Amino acid sequence: MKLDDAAAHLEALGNPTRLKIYRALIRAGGAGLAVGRLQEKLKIAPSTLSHHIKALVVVGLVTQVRDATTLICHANYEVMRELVGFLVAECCTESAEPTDTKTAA
Amino acid sequence: MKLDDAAAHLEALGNPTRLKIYRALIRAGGAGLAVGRLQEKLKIAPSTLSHHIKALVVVGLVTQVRDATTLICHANYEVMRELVGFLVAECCTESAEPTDTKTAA
DNA sequence: ACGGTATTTCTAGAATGATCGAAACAGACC
DNA sequence: GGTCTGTTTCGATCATTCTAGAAATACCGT
Repeated sequence: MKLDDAAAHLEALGNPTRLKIYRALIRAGGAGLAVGRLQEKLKIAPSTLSHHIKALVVVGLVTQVRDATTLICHANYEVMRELVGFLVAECCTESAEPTDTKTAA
Repeated sequence: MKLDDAAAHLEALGNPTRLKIYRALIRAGGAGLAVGRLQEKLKIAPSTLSHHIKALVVVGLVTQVRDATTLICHANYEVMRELVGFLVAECCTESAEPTDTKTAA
């Protein structure tokens, strides 16, 4: 994962509302959670919720599957794992000075 | 770590410039890195850099120690570990439905 | 096709953030 | 005290984000 991608993911999660959305989806497990259920749970305006979900979908942290009229949202574990992997590899270990060809800037 | 704190930390890291700053500090290891060195490395205006460093300091991801006229910045590993811990515990495991007294909202 | 539920898009306003130059401040050194 | 280097604050500008109401769209059941 590249730094800019990681930053984009972190930014997506760096909003309390979106982090709550994401956490709710994680807790929902493999079954996922419909947008409407999220709306009930989190008590935010549908348009606001849609806006935030979109932000999560764009960066790949959340995926959606249509089930009739309802849209089921799923947390994408793989992307989160990549993100955590990036943090651990590049931001938790002192010896993280890699091939410094053009990494600094 | 509470959700709002985690979101604040994620937001602080969710900016390419700040993530670069943080990563540079990690790579600098225990010795840390002076603001001026960061400025040379990242090639951004001093005022902008100061602005971003402050954001990282406020949430505790970075600490500063004065060495004469230069300010040495250090990455705070402990805070990062807590953040990663939060992500892994609350956002990576399906069975993360805790005492749901007032967690949803 | 109509009606109903689910969700998004549009639009807009307030708030916040990023950026940077100029000026101010902090501390060391002569 | 003056001066030099290092860093922050101030002030301004431009862009983005958050929020949500209203309208539009999507899809199902009849």
